[in-house]
Amino acid sequence: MVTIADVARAAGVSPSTVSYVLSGKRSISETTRRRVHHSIAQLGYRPNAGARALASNRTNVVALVVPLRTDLNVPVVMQFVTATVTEARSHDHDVLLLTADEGAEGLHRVVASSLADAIIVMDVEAAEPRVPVLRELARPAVLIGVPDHPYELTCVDLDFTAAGADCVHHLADLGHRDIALIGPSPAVYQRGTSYAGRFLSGFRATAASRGVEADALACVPTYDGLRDCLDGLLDRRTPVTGLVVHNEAILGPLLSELAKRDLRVPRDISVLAVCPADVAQAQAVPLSSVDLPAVELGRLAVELAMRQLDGHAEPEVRLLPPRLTARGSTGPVVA
Amino acid sequence: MVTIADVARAAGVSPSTVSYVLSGKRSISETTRRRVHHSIAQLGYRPNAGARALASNRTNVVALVVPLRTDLNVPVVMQFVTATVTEARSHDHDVLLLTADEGAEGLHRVVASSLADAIIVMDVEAAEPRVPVLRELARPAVLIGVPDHPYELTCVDLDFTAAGADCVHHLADLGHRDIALIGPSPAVYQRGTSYAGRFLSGFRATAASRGVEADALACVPTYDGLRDCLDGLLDRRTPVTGLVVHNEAILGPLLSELAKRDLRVPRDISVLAVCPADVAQAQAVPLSSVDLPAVELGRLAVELAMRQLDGHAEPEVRLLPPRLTARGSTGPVVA
DNA sequence: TTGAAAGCGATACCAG
DNA sequence: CTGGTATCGCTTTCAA
Repeated sequence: MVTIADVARAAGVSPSTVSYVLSGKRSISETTRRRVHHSIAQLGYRPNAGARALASNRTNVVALVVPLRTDLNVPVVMQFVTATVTEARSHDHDVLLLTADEGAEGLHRVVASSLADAIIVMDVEAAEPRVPVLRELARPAVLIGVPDHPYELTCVDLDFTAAGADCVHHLADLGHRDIALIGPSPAVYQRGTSYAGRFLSGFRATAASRGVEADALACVPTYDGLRDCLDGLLDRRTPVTGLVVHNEAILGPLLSELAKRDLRVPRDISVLAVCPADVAQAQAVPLSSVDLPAVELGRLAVELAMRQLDGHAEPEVRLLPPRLTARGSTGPVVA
Repeated sequence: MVTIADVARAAGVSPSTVSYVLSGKRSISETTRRRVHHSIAQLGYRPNAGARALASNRTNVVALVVPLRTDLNVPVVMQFVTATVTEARSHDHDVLLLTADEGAEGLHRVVASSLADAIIVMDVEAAEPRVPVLRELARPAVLIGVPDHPYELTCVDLDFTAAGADCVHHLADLGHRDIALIGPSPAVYQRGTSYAGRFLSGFRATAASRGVEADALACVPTYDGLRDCLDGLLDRRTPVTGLVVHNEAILGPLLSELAKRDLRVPRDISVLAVCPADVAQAQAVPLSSVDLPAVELGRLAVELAMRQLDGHAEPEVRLLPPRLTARGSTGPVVA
C-alpha cells in the first residue's frame, strides 16, 4: 500500500506538505505542487479513508436511509437513490446505504461509530419518530418529505399541497365539476406518510374553493382494488369526469380498465397522474401529469447536506413547485 | 465521544482487554467480560469505524455496484439491493453504494482507499470489462451474473440456461408446437448482458431438441414495441400458441393487448413469465412463471463475500436452479 | 487471564 | 512557503 510518506519521499517533501497539496488548506509553491502531484500519479497514491477519518473527523460519507416498503413506488425510490449517489460523488463523497428497518438505532450507530458525516432520510412520516433522534444526534441531516414538526431539521420535497391544488385547478379549468382522487394504498395513509396527506389536503381545499365535487379514495394497488374504486366512481347518477391518480402502480391497469369499460381518454374521462415524467409518457395513452422530480430531489438533498457540512446553513423546508404537463389525457368536459 | 479508553477506565481494565472482549479473539474471564459489557452499555460506547479500520485493515463494509440503466427491471434491482443490505447487516457489515458509471476506476478507488473489504457487482455483461480489474484488485468479489470468462471470480445467478429450457419443456409438455420468446430490450442483448444470452440459448437449444418451432424477439419495453412483436407472432399462417416473456416491464401491457385482440389466456394463448413471484401474482391474470429470486441472490452474494473474507473460499459459479410455478396462465393447446 | 505499548496512515498544530 | 511531530482510537504483538 502506498502511503503519504511514500509520496513525500518520492517528491522530496514532508508528509504534511503532501497533505496540504491535497487539501489546499495552505498555499504551496507551484513547483512543489507539481512535484507532489507527479509522485502521486506515479505511485498511484490514494489516501486511506480510515486514517483520514480518524485524523480529520470527516468520513466523506453520507448515510442514506431507504424504505423497505413495497407499497411505495420502487422506481421513484431507485431514481432518488442513484441521484443521491451521483451527486454525492460529485462532492467527493460516498454513500452508505441503510434500510429503514434499523430505525433510530441505525442512525445512532452510524453517527456514534463515525461512519458518516451526514444523514439523508427518505419516506418520512407526518409524525416521524426519527425526528427527535436526528435532532439529538446534531449531525447534518436532510429529510425527504416534511413531517408535521420538522423542528430545526432541513427538509426537501415536492410541494404536494400545491400539486394537489394544481390538479384540481387544471380539471376545473377544463370544466370538470365532478372529479375524484385515486390515491395511494390505505396503508400509506394509515401510517401518515407525509406526502400523501399533503396532496390530499391541497386537493380537497382547492376542490372546495372551486366548487368542484371531489371524491378521494385510497386504492390498494391491485386489479381488484382498482375495480372497487372505479365501480364506486362510475356507477352512480353523476359519474366523475376527471380522475387524479396519485398511485403510480395502477396507471397501467387503470387505462386498461377504462378501455374495457369503453371509456375513451380524454373524451369520456380525463386522467391526470402524479408520477415521474417518463412514466407518464410511457403509458398506453401519454398522460398529463404533475412531475415527481425524484432526481432533482436526490440532487438537492445532497446539496443541502453538503451546505450544512460546509458550515453554516440555516435549517429550511425546501418545497419544489409542481410542474403540470398536459399530454393529452385531460380535456374539456363533453356535454 | 466515548472511546475504548473510557470504557477501560470505567471497567477497571486495560484498553486491550476491552478490545478482546469485543472481538472474542482471546479468552476472557466471565467476571471481567461482564464488567466490560456493563461499562460499554453504561457509556453507550461504539468503536470508531475509522480507527478500527486503520488498525485492523478491515472496514466491515462491502461495496455494492448497481447499474444506472433504466432498461433493467428496477424493482428487481431494488429487491436485490435491500436484500444485500439486510444480509450484510446480519454479518455486522455495512454497504457502500456505487453506481456502475464510475466503472473500473470506481473499483480501484474503493479498494485503494480502503473503503470496503469486498465488492459485489450487479448487471454483469458477457464480456465484462471489470473482470480483469477485479482480479488485479485481489479482493473478495462476487458478481451477480456470469461473464463468459469469470476466471477466478465468484459468481451467483439464476441458472438462466436451465430456466430457458424449463420454459420450453413446460409449454412443450402442454402440447405447444409453436411458441415464441419475447425477450428484453434489444439494448440489453446488444451490450451482451449475461442473463439475456443464457436464457435465450437454453430456450433455443431445448426448442430444437423438443422439435418445437420457436421464435425469439427482443422487445422494446413500450406499447409500440410490444405491438410490433405481437403483430409478427400472431398475424401469420400458424400463430404461436405459447409466449415466454422475459421482460417484466411489458407483462401488463401484453395482457391488455391480448385482451384487446380477443385472445383469452390460457385458452387461446399461454403466457409464461420470467419475473419475481409477486409480480407474476399481481397481474390481471396471475401468471405462471419462473421466479427471479432477487432476494435470495442478494443474500447469497453477501454470504459468499463473507466466506471469502473469513479466509479460504474457493471461487465458484453458483447457479440457482429455476423454479417454475404454474398459476393458470399456461394450459394445454386447444385444437 | 491480563497489561503495556507499538503501530496503522492520515491531519493539523507549532515552528521556522 | 515548508517541516517536524503529536494526535486521532483502535488492534495486536510481546511480556508477564
